[in-house]
Amino acid sequence: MNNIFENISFKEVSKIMEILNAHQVKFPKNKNISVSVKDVDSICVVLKGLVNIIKNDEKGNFAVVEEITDNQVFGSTISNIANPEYDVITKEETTVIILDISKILSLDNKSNYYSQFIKNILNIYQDKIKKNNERIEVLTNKTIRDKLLSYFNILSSGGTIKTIYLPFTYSDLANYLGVNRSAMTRELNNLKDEGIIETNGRKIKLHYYVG
Amino acid sequence: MNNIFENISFKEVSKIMEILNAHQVKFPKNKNISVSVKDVDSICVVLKGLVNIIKNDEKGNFAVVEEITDNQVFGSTISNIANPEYDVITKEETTVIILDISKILSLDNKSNYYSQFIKNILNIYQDKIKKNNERIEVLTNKTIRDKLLSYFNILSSGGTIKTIYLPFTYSDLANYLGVNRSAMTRELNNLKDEGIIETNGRKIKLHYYVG
DNA sequence: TATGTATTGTTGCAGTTGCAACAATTTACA
DNA sequence: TGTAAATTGTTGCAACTGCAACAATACATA
Repeated sequence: MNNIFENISFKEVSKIMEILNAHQVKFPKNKNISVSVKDVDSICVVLKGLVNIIKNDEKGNFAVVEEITDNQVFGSTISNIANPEYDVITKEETTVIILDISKILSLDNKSNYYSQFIKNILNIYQDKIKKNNERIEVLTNKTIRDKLLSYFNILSSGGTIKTIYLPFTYSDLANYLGVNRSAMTRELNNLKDEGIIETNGRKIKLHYYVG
Repeated sequence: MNNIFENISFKEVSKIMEILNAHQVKFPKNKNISVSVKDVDSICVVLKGLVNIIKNDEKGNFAVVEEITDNQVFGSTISNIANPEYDVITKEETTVIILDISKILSLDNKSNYYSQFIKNILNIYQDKIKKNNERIEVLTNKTIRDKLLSYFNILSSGGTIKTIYLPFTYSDLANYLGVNRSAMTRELNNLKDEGIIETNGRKIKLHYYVG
């Protein structure tokens, strides 16, 4: 769902691509694609794959600021990636569409595909805003414990589901939460010892009532 | 800038309002407007004023998850506000436009105003994404000191400007950073003692080179 | 399947932070 | 203008967390 070309015919896709000065590029895994995507007016939509936006500091540490996967969006228009301390790295083989969103007014608004394309873009943007809001909510918690539980709540979509599956590694989870990995492991162990959760690899059972 | 009706005539605005089932409402200060804005498909654009989205927990604590001001957007489509543990509170007298974004496909895409309206909505969304990304970047820092410096960097828009003005109170800053207020004050004092910053009310001089 | 690579587990310690409680100051508005 | 409310300042203490360092597994791929 929320594919950028959802319900648009192949022929119309070509037309849109041309007008928005768009190109589709496939990058290999673990490639720094910063230079390819930092055009001022462009946005990039990941068709398939996984991209991380990394911020490096002067001490050599780094933080994963964004993780972008299928049908999600990134780009200079909405991120800081034009700044040299940021890197954009593929974590899998990744296909990206790069397009000049400022040209959207050049599309023929009398055509049939136009409304649908707009709708698709709006959906992608809304999805991005929602995911960002979720992450902000998680990050706003003051302790690692509360960050974890808040994140688990969101994963269990609010209350009924009692078993969740982490969508990424525990290392990545620590990055997502903005905490030290080993401190997070320690806190997960506390939660287990207190019988609040039960883990089996990336499967986590929640033994508490949420919401 | 980025006004939702930028470059659209009064007459056309009326038409858009009608088709998107939109209404403009003015709320007084400090009013809980949750019930007015939690319609499933609606988005709300703040024309003028200030709205906070608050998350309450079972212990009676709360966190400011979002702050929405002029020409910014919120709503069930992109936030968690339909959930009962959230409150939407005006912090000033606030005028909001509530519209059903899912009806956007019903607009006459052959009209003149259509492209412009789309452009305006996209700009508002992009701005929201950008601001969210900035906050996430700040929140990802592990220490209060790094959160503060990261935030100051963003406020100084990257390096040349050396004096910044906080756009809100220090209490609100602590909320924005997701840290304890008195711990933040302590860290600000450390930064002052070390000559890294100098403060005068909400005016802050940065005595270090950024970027 | 073997082997290098990535992830996870664990721990001590020092430094950081949340919390509570209260005083001082500023701001809002009746 | 006077008074209540909000914001800011300050501190001790307990708890939490980052960090470093290393061991143990799990995973990927030649």
